[in-house]
Amino acid sequence: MNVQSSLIGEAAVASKDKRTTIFQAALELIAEHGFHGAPMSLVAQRAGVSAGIIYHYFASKEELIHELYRHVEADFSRALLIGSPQSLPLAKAFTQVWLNAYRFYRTHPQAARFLEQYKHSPYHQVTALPDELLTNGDFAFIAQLFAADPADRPIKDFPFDVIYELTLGVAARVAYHDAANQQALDDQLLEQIAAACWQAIAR
Amino acid sequence: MNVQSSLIGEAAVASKDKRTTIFQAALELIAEHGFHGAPMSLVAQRAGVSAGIIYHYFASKEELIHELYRHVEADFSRALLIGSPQSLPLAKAFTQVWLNAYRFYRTHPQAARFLEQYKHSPYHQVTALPDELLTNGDFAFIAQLFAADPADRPIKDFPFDVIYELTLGVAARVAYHDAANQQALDDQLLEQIAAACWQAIAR
Amino acid sequence: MNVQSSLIGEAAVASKDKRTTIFQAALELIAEHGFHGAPMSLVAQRAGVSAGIIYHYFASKEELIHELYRHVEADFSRALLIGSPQSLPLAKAFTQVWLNAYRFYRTHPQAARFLEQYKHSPYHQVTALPDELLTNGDFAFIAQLFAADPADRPIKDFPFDVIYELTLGVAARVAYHDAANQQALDDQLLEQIAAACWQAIAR
Amino acid sequence: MNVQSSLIGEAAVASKDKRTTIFQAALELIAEHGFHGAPMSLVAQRAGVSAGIIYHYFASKEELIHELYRHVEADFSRALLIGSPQSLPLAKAFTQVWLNAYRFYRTHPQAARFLEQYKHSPYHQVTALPDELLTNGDFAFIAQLFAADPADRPIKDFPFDVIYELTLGVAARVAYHDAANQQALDDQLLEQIAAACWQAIAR
DNA sequence: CATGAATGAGGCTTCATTCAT
DNA sequence: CATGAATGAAGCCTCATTCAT
Repeated sequence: MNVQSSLIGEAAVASKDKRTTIFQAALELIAEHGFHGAPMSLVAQRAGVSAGIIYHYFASKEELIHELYRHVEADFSRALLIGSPQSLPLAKAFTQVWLNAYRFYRTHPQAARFLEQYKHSPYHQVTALPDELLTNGDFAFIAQLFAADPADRPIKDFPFDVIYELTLGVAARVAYHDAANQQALDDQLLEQIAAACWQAIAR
Repeated sequence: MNVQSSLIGEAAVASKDKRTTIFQAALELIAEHGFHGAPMSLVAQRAGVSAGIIYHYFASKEELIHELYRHVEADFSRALLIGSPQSLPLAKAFTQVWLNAYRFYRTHPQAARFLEQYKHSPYHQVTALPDELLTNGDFAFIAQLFAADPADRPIKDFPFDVIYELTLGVAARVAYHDAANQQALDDQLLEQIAAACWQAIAR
Repeated sequence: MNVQSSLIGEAAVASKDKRTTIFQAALELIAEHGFHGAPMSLVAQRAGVSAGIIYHYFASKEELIHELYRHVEADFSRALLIGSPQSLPLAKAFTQVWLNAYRFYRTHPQAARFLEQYKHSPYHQVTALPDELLTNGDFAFIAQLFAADPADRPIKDFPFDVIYELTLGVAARVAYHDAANQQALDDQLLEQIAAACWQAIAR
Repeated sequence: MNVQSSLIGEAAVASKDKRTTIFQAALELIAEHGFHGAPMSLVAQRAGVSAGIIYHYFASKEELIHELYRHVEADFSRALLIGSPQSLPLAKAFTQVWLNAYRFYRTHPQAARFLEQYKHSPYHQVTALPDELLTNGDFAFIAQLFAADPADRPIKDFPFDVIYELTLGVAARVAYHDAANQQALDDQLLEQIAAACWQAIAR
């Protein structure tokens, strides 16, 4: 799995793709000061480019934000696959993915803040992206949980949203709080929480 | 329990407290269009007052938003006590509170959208209010769950944040999605989800 | 000479004339923060009255300022007559009036600041009051200096404005600076400066 | 001596530095209508620029005013050196500088009104610039008057402020009045007044 | 591709003044 | 006389976006 192209957690290098540099600057500013506190001029300044050039890469501020969201979401999705859960037995795969989710949010607090901010803002209404976890081929091992006849699933017959909130949603939110409070839970506790989530959805 | 004084879900009556009218207008606009899409002039217009008078009641837009948050949070806290869970056995109390949380978010989508937006915005960093559930006397029946020696608790020894996200957090988020998708889960399913949450935290 | 009605240098007493209380509040605020920094609401607050009542006494803020000017100017004029210079020989009278001017400005810095601010502001253009020193009967001893045939005057044949600036103007301005710098010149030096002014205009 | 770069008294030329154009517009409006009567929108309009661009050159209205003051003060200082008083004998130099001061104020009434308005406003308190006449190298011929042992000075041992008010202060104020009254004193009278000032300070 | 000065609509806030109580 | 809530025009400033260079 390739994470080279990810902007997150890597210092913005001048020689790098200018789009990426702009993404990074926008991410930082929005995460820290909100959409309102991230004027295009500041984004440009922090990215080390002129204000005008941003409009060469993005049609508008709104577009920049939407694309940044897709970019960060893709990073997140990719991070979920760390450790190749596709090839693990179900229970282990679950724990692996859950920990991946937690760790991504915990070690990328700016991405986490941005994602949550975006999802709860009016920006989100507009686009309504299809759910990555159910459409991306890499997540077939997850999608098939829901494809089977409800009676045969290893998990409860809850709507997808509910399953999500009981599992990765919890991982993300706990990590979000931990990042905000600058604390980190130890691995043992994390695995216990992951197990609790599994208990919640396991049939 | 008296919820008469709550602004949420009640039509703004002209004769009512002007502060409340302004709160209502701000809530609607922010829920629907975000902080940025709720200029003070529009808030005033929708509240049926002049722009200037808002500053008689609130020092600034920021202050208005902070106070609105406290106001809505108080509504939420009050709603959690519907059905007097304080006087129920633990398991029943849990379900009652969980359903209260779900229903508040589900039937007050504007409050829900506002709360989530606020909590994930830079506004939230500033104030860091003490947690209502652990400080308000009405919630003593919850707080005592955490006061006991971890080994004696009926719930797992997880940090408060984790317990919260596994329970009321899930209720709120599921309701949030349901409201967004204009769908409602039936009571039987809701109780199953509440039970799943209880499974997750029960020792 | 009666200085009882002067607002300057006396604490604003509640029982006193409300007009005077308002004058005092306006004087303080304008002296310290300028016209722009003295909103009517603040004037009212400092005077301990309601904002509305000011309009019972003054038609507008502009009117209040103009009347305050006349009020303070009258105080200044009255102060010039301390020590009854009318009944002194010319040279002594000159020194006395000069010192009176200096002392008024030096001991009433708020009045001084207000007067200078007013005189150099656009407010001043509007009214163009007749010069107190040439029309008020008490200053006949000064006016007659200019009434005589130029050749017979004890002072040079300069326009009134020039004479004023060479004498009381200097006193006022030096006092203004001294007040700003929180310094005071000793009496001996003051008399030397007064003498220098006299030298400048004496024939 | 070069006064080409001075903005005062020259028509604002479109091609000129935009800062200068803005200065000119602000000077006119403030001189005529006061700080309060010179809204940024009007300044922009008169300067023929958009309102926003002013903030590209000046951080705020306050900053614009402070910088305008420094600008006009510099013009004034430069004007004092017309006729190279540095190279004249003391008495002649005095008259020359005195006349320069008078003429600057008399022929630049807007600059004069602005300077006096600024000096007597709360704006002035903030900055307290060092005195140009004592620090600028071009005025060494003046500064040295005060450097010598008081007993050896050709002028009386008065504080600098006092000397200033007895001389250039008088020139400025007389010119200020003359401009307001739209009158001009003839050269002979001006020299007599300058001489009177010299008499006042000469030992 | 790149710059950054320039635009101008629009946002937040203030404040002189009015008026119902 | 007195209050102070209410109005709304107007002021300062920001910022997404454009465009000449």
